Amino acid sequence: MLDIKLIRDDPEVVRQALEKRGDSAPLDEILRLDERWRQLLREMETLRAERNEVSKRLGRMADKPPQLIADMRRIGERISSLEAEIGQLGAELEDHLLRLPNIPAADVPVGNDERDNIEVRSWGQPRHFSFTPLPHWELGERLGIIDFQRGVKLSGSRFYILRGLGAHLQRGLIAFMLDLHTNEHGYTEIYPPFMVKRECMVGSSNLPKFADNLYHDEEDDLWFVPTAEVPLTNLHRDEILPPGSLPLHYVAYTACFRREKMAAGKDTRGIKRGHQFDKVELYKFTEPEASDDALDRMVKDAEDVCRRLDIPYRVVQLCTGDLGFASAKSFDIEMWAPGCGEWLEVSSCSNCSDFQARRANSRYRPKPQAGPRFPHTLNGSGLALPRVLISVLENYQQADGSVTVPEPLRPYIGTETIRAS
RNA sequence: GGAGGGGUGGCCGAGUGGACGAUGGCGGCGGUCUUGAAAACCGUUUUCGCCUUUGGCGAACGUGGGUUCGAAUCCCACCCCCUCCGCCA
Repeated sequence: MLDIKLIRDDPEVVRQALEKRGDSAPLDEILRLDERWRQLLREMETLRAERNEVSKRLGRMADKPPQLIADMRRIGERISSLEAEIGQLGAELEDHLLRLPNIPAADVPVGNDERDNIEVRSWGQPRHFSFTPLPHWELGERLGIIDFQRGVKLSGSRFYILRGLGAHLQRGLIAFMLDLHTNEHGYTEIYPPFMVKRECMVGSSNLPKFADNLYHDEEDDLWFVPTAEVPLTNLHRDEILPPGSLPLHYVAYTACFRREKMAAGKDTRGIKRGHQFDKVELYKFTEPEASDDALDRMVKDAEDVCRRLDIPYRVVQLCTGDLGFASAKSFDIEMWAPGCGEWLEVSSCSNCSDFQARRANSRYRPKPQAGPRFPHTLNGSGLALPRVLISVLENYQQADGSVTVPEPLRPYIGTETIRAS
């Protein structure tokens, strides 16, 4: 959420930010609502002050003048009706504010869509194959480790089943990444709920605007997390972190649930885009001044996974038009998948500045006695599982149809080779 | 899910209609004393919003409604925690 004071004082900044994103919002309507809201608030508070003053006097009087009480009753009625109107305006205003995206950082390249993103670096050489590398859906079926048909039988399209060493490989990858980030990169592991309350979704900014991509339990109003970013953003909601708390570095494994109802038929082949997938997520709370460096560090932590697995990748900076709703600045990491011939997005690392912290009302105290401030929050995949699984299978496939297990995963899998069973 | 008890400031804990943003204690911060520290003593210590901003006013005692000139205090609903019972990985 943006600071209403910024919109009041400098609406032009917000207007330009929206334009750079290729987005729009009813800023004039917001300003009008805000003006009216404040006007009524002033009126109501004046009346309340009067009532408080008179009530105090009445309390001290032995004989309470009926005329005064009658006057106060009328003021009370006026206050009630103002309260109702202010509440209504406030709710409208808040709804608008919650639908306003974050302002892109000054150094984000301006552009319309993913075609304007900028590759900032790449690592590794695509492997040369003496045969035609297979896409993972063929590899997976031949090896008996991915079962598409039964996945669909159980849950419908965009669901699959991992079997035997396929399931084991995914589990090993999760453990490998968690160990790497906790032992070597200084993150604290969190195991959060996979279902959260509505206000958590508002805090992370999935609600109110993106409800149609979420699974929702009607009976208890619980929402299935589309990413661990949601519970992690809300870990310190309504808290004021004491001096010296920052930075906080968290890593969490969760399953992720997304409706993906747009683009039915797109990316349906294989396991690239499902309704349920696993992900290891990195998350940071930092002081505002430190968030830029923290983002670079986070991208490197995610890259480290690719390097250790020895899979070629590239890092892409998102242009203003391709930035996520909450993000001020983002980098994607894409792994090369030679079987399907694609760069697969395995991570998206974002600096959300104080956007989510304000929504979740997470604050910190810079020094003892100092007033509270909003920290910056950052999130990034470290990494998203099904796509890393794809890359491992496709990059490590052999001429005989087997797949070699990458060196660092062997302790987790207990075997060097995956063969058809 | 059933029965009973309870939710007050960073923590403990008073307060059952009016001077209570809230006694007291602990913790924190500042000071006096001391070579230094401890003890003792003194002071200070929530957050948000609005405004004509060295200041003024409003709001918040789990949450939301209600009664009242006036609610931490009375009424209603809901949520959460504790104890016992039931169920269960």
